[in-house]
Amino acid sequence: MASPLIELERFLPYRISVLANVMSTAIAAAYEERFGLTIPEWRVIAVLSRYPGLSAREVAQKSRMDAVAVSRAVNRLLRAGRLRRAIATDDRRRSVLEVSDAGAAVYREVAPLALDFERSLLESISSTEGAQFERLIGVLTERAERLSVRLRNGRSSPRKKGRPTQPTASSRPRRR
Amino acid sequence: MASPLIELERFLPYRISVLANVMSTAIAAAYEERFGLTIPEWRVIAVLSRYPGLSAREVAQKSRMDAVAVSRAVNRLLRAGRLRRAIATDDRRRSVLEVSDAGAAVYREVAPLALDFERSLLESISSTEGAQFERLIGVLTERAERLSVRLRNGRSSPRKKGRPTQPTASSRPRRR
DNA sequence: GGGCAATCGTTACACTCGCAACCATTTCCC
DNA sequence: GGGAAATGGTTGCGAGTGTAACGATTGCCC
Repeated sequence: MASPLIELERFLPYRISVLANVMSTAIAAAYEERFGLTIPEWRVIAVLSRYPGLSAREVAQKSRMDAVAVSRAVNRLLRAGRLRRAIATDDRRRSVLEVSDAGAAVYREVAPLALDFERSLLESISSTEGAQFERLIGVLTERAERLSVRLRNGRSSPRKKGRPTQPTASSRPRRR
Repeated sequence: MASPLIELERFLPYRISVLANVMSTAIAAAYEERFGLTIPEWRVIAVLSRYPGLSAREVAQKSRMDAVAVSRAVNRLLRAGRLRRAIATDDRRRSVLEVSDAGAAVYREVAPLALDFERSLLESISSTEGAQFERLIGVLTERAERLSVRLRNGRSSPRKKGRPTQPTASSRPRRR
């Protein structure tokens, strides 16, 4: 049987990854240089500007970030005086986060840049296409998530034995 | 003036980045575990299967990878016996790369998985939408690339002085 | 022909990232 | 009430990544 050839340049996941990379690099350039913000930091600020008072975990969920990434971003922002952190009185494990004035100032400068960028991007296509595109992103993301689980567990063939759903990462051979 | 609020969940670059992340994680799961392949290694194999004899630099261009990433991936693949490397006789700086039999075997196993994944993804939308989607990716990528350059140089206002195009990264404050 | 700039590839370094392990606190349940 | 399990958050660690610096080779040009 002839082995199918992948044309990387046409392979959908590859193209998406290139697009994502170009986009985030472009935007990051706009705030990284001027404010010393990393992408996770920027995401945290964006989420907390919109939803003040969230806990770290809630920020992680809203931004789809890893809890660790959030923790580190929050700590850097705190050190930089761009965030305030309190402890929830009803549950002293939870933190209550808010942007400080300095953080709000950063947001006021960066947000328009980001939105401008998005607007400029969308100018290259019609608004119908834009809506269509966003819809498809949603559909594909959802689909990819479902497939992801299936792939991790060993594709179409159901697991032969009752192995729990996750290969427990520790069993995965760590590289070199 | 009211500062515009970004709804991260709707922000296009963010959504693309999520999609890209979900996709590559899903596919990586399919070969990472079984073959100990990293994403860069897989890309190198894919490109060289399609275009045998390229140099490292050419692989980097075709796959949009960093030259360093290619160098490292190539070296790991060489150590694993999945690649052959010769030196171009006409230019002894250039390498001439080819997948070995072992590399080809990996490719024959992984490529169908990757293509299956792509197919499954596309099954969630109509073929018209798929074509549309791919076209839009192309348009947006190109656009983002152009905007990227503009952003790096300081937005709409043309540089006041004849500063060279790149802010020489070294001037960028290294974190901590 | 000889020096200088450009190019290919690698290495050093500083940083990021995510998982697992961990501590503190809270909830569950007997 | 008191231990076990769950949850929020942080830290340690192994590994990945990009930038800059580097050695080797080649091309340019006087």
